[in-house]
Amino acid sequence: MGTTNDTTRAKRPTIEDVASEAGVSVATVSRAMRALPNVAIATRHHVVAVAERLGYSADPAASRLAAGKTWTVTMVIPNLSGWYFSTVVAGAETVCAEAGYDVLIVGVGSQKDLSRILSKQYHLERRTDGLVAIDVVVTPDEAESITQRGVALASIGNRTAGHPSVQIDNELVGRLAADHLIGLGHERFGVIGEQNDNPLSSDVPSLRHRGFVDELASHGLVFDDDLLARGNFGVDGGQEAMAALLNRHEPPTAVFSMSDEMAFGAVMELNHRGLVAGRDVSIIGVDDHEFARVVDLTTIRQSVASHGAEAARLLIDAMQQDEHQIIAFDAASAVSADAHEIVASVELVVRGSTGRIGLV
Amino acid sequence: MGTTNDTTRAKRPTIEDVASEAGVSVATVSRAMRALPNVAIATRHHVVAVAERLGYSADPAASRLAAGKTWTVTMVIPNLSGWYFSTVVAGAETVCAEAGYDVLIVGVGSQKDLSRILSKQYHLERRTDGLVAIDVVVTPDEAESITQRGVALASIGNRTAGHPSVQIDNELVGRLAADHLIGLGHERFGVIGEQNDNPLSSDVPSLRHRGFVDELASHGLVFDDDLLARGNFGVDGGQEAMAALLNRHEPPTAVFSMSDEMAFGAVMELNHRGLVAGRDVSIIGVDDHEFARVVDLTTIRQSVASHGAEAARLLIDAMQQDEHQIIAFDAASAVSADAHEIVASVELVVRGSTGRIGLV
DNA sequence: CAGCTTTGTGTAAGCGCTTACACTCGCATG
DNA sequence: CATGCGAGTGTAAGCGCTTACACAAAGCTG
Repeated sequence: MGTTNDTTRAKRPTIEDVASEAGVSVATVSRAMRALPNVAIATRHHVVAVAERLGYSADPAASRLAAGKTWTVTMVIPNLSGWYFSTVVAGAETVCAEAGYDVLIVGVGSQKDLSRILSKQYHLERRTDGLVAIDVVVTPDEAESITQRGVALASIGNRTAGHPSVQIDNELVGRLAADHLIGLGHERFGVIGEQNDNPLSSDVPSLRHRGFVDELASHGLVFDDDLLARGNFGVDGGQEAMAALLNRHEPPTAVFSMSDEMAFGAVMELNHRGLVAGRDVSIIGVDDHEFARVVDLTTIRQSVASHGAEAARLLIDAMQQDEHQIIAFDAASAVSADAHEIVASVELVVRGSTGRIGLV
Repeated sequence: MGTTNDTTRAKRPTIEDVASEAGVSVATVSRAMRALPNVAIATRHHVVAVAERLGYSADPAASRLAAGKTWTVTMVIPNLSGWYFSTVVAGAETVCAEAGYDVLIVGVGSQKDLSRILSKQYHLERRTDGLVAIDVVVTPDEAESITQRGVALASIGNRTAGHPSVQIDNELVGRLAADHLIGLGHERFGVIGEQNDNPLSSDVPSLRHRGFVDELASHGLVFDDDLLARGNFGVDGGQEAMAALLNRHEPPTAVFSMSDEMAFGAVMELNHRGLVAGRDVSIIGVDDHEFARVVDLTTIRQSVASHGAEAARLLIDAMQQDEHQIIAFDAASAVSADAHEIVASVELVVRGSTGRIGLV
């Protein structure tokens, strides 16, 4: 029995409620709510007003099913708790939310995770309209499969051919670092880089390294390969790498750390040994991490949050273009060819962790 | 007029394809795929095998519409780029993903954002099965509205009456800090706390403060209210607050900073003035932030990532209970009364930023 | 062995939207 | 003034699932 049930969940108004209340058909409501053309302005105003009064808005699940568009963007993230990633995501989330997209996050700890996400089983195209891949390598095959399924893609930190991306000039980063240290009179350099055993990682480390070495070369200096130390990304890795460098016969007087986080570890190691960064050994990082100031770390700044925001913007543009494309059948011009690839600027920030050699 | 269109997106198999291929009805496929009872084991195996072969899985939009369950968890976050928040989210995301839930994030910079999310217009209940509120105050009214709409809620860092939550004993935090500093012989204390102008923020700061003061009192010591300095959360705020404290007639010899991030700023300020933390002034923070080690900061540790994971777990349990509840109509016992409220442990981590008074 | 459960399966009615197509005007066209 | 056309609206067929209900077959009961 129980025709009357107190604990019944409040019934939300449906499009039909609005239609009958407004005295129009559901089709008109649907059109009016989305501001489609071919609805008289007066009608639209009226429908919207009624909808507002009733507290109506379209059920996302229903419109997704009917229209195929999910109004969702998915961020693919190797390590959400890292400063870099969370900052990027924060930047992107704001833009997406403003544009009316929900933001889904999915952590990919390994290549396996990534392929699971991209697999057909996951129904990617039914879940999301676009993907933001943050510091993840998407193979051409994967990219092709993504496109094929009608999902847009934008990358941050890596480029994916034919898709929009935001990245920095990593060779330039290396060159800037080298230049700064050379200018301070250093001649014996160490490099702290990320271990290459991360299958998700790209060639960013090698690009930075190359830029660094090239710049040395152009100043007639040689990089001693023995002074390349690798560690896991993060403070620990940096610390260990620095320890390794300091244990060499002839330790470097200046060290280029490929990330601020690793540089922090390097500075720690210095301190543990009673050495002072900027006096005994110069250290330069990359990122301008939120805490670089705290540690007084010289670094190459990139504005991570805006990378996220820009990538989101590019992605949203791409998704809108996809929609138009369906209509504009004559837009034969290679659409993906004009994929925007933004190379964001970087900037040297000099602080106390680098200093002129022989200051002591 | 192409009957054959090469660029047609690959057609995904539907439940009907699987049904006919497997020689059963769609209902059976639906049941088999979800491992519902009342399906012969042999049938289930067969259907699953066929589905796998065809690369089929249920379209999320369609099942959401039909079943009402979204398999989505939404994380409500004031500031995603902060270490605390991103760490919590990372912990929760893992658990949610394992349980088969998509994770949506929504940033709430203000109370207004929050109410927009919770408003009926947003169709919360059609978007998500559960909410994880991270360091956000959810009013009883809001909580009621959430429940009413069939959405589960779990809080982190604050409790919401009648809903599961994970938090720490903030008074205990204050007492531990006081205890440690008292043990080192200090008698003149400063406190660095968060500004109270954040409408989203809770009474966490005042609890920590109270615990601190109480502990002093129980040792016969009085807290001088003049030595409470507030700043915005973060490094800057901590730095400014520390500056304010040091500019007093009689600066404190020991400072309790309510977060590590603020403590970092405090340490910076000390360094700028040529002072050394742990020698000239002792500083203790809260969190055991990833970089507390780098700065050699004494702190009260909380394991933030596991807070996220536990909250996710509680939320998922609650959501499953909700489902059963629909069936078990006789489960009249107050369900929300047994809402788990986890009080997670904290732990003093002694490092170099605190030291015995008069060491100099 | 009639009668009643159980167990396993199928049929079909939604879920709440979007959109192709049909239709009705009012108005410019020849 | 017949004709055509575009603007505005309505009708109804899906979108791809879930699930109430019906039903057949098989296993119990006394």
